[in-house]
Amino acid sequence: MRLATWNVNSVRARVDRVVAFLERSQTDVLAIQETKCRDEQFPVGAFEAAGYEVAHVGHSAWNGVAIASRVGIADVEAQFAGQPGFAKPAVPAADDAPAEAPDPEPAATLLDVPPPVEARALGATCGGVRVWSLYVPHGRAVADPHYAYKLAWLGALRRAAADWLADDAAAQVALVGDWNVIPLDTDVYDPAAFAGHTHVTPAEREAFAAFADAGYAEVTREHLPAEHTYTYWDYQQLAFPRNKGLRIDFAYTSPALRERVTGVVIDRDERKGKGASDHVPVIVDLADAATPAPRGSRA
DNA sequence: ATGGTAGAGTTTCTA
Repeated sequence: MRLATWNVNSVRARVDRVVAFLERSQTDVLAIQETKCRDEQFPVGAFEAAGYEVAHVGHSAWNGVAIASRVGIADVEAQFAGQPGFAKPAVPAADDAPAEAPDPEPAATLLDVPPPVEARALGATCGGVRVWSLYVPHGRAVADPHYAYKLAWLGALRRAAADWLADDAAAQVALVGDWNVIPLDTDVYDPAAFAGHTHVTPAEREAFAAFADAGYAEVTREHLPAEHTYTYWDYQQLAFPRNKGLRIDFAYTSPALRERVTGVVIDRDERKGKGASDHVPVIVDLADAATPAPRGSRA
């Protein structure tokens, strides 16, 4: 089975390119990020015409994650257990009197309404694999509330992922997508350019590495360990021709699924030409699920 | 020359 992940940066702007990729690469299951559309806007017809079923969650022109599969799609979940929402911080009026003590009992409505969960995670079982299409929050800036949200989001995902393994140590789970973390200095064209920015802080790198502590293996680096192997190039300043990229798209797998990985391909050619996404597909090839060997058949 | 790209709810936001 061929499993891939791709931040497409608008599925409507790139539907022809995405379907062409599916057919050319013979991908069975594609996790898609940044669809940038609501559910009713998703161009599902083009996928169905190519033989793929689609599950999607999208609330607006931002975020949006999907899974397209030609090996079945079942038990769809539009968020993981404990997935945090993002609450816009209250903006005090410019003439707020600082002398006044804060209200010890804020309006009940503010406490009763949980922050909205964004369309950043979609789970579905495809061909026997529990696939999660993930679009980790960007963080924007270290001092921005979105940065704390990013760390909380990664922590919550790790706890959920650990629970899945605790429930079933043999589970076939793939956590794939745009992680918005640069795990190593060799995953960025120039570490100095990111000093003081998000994606490279110790807290983000620890939050990313914690998935390994939870029992998952990041298989794209296992199979493609070369330094400066990028999956994203900014649209600006000729970043792609100058190969000023980032490695931020990854695939963590459970132990049972890791055993099935036979290879990984980063489809760098998809960054070329007019109408490319700023990310390229990351492809994980899986051997057929092992069948129990007859007793005593092998050492 | 303080920009530069792309997509979307385009009189501005997000990345």
